[in-house]
Amino acid sequence: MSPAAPVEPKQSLTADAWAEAALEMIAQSGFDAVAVEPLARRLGVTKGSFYWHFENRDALLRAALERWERAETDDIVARIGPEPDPYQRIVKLFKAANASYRAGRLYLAIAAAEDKPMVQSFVRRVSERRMQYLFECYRALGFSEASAAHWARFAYATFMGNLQIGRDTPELMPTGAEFSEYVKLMIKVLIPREAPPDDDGDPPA
Amino acid sequence: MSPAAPVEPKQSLTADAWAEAALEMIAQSGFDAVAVEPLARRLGVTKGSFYWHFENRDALLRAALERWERAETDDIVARIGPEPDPYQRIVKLFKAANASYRAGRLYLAIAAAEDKPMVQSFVRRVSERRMQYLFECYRALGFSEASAAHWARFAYATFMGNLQIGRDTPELMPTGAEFSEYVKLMIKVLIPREAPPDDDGDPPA
DNA sequence: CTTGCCCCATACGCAAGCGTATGGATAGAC
DNA sequence: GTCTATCCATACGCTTGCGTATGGGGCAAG
Repeated sequence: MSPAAPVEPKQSLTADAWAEAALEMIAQSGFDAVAVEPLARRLGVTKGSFYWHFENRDALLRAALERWERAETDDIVARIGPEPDPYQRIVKLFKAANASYRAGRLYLAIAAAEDKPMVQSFVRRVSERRMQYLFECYRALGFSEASAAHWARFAYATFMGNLQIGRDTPELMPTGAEFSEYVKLMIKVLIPREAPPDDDGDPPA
Repeated sequence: MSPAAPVEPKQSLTADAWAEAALEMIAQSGFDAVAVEPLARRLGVTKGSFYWHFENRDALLRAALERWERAETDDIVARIGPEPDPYQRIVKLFKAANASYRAGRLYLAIAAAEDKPMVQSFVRRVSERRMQYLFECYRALGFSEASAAHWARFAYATFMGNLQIGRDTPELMPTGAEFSEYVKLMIKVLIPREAPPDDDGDPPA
């Protein structure tokens, strides 16, 4: 009931500040929790401010989703862009995935609202882009197209599942050294350096 | 806007019918979409009926979650209960996980509402139970405690991630023979029959 | 100092949903 | 046939949030 600490309204608000606040709300309380008046209270202003910056609630959600997509796209290159070795690219991607807790919550919360048509396209683009990146990594490792697609999907599913576990049952996700072991195991299994013997993943070299 | 086809109100409604309708709504439109009056319209009755069967909206959600937990618990034993081979237990679990589309949507939708304190405990129990089951499977395969915990988490994460992918980007999830190949790959990788060489998963025998 | 623009507060009408109060209908008990 | 319990409809007040209308304060230009 107590509306936390309303931030200082110091300067004039920007549309980006509203979008960022919307993303924060999504990460905390889910997509449907994004409401104009509660957000205004959080920002220390009233609706009057909001409806000057935005046409309506949908416009805010669109802006927030665009901001999110941009941030996600920037991250995927900024964090592991200048890495030539495809193996290390996957490793870095894996560690980055478990690094930002907020980013994970954001994805899960936004993806959970995929029934809204507007959300769907954003989630699709972000997911496809990430899996495409993984696909190219496996291709660079020498995997065939079909095999790389399977392994990319596999690895991405594991990313997503770890996010889910970390959110829903954090006590089942280890910390410290044990977590490092866990990550090492997944990396070792999900990035086969030697050729699988027969029917599956193609021999890289 | 058109409220679909209101079902025939034929007989008297039961509390279970309301709970089931709530679960259906959760699977379709998310946890927050469970509202008394829309549900009543769907069932071809009015609020008067609801508030005879339930104290309030929270009671309905609680009943729905209990029904869900019970169904999930029944499934995990009913589908793969009488299977002696732990390897085949994991295989069956894997295939069952990708079998029921609705069950997957339900889990994701409920888990996405983990900010509500009531939901959290249900999701935790269901998740812990499933991972515990996997843990015991890996133990039965000869894995050490630490190793089985890692592999169980790994496998469960992959389950969850595949659910997520199937919901968010279904076009990236193959069908038919290619899907079978994909499942076969994951099973092969996630259930190592031979001992990993050195530092990780313990030799089963 | 006045003018204009940017940013926001206030006040209003409207819709949806929760919970309550109360009455009606139906069916079995007797 | 009356009575009672079960199940539901109707009507009401209340709250929350959306969107609009309108005005006001601050600030720079002139």
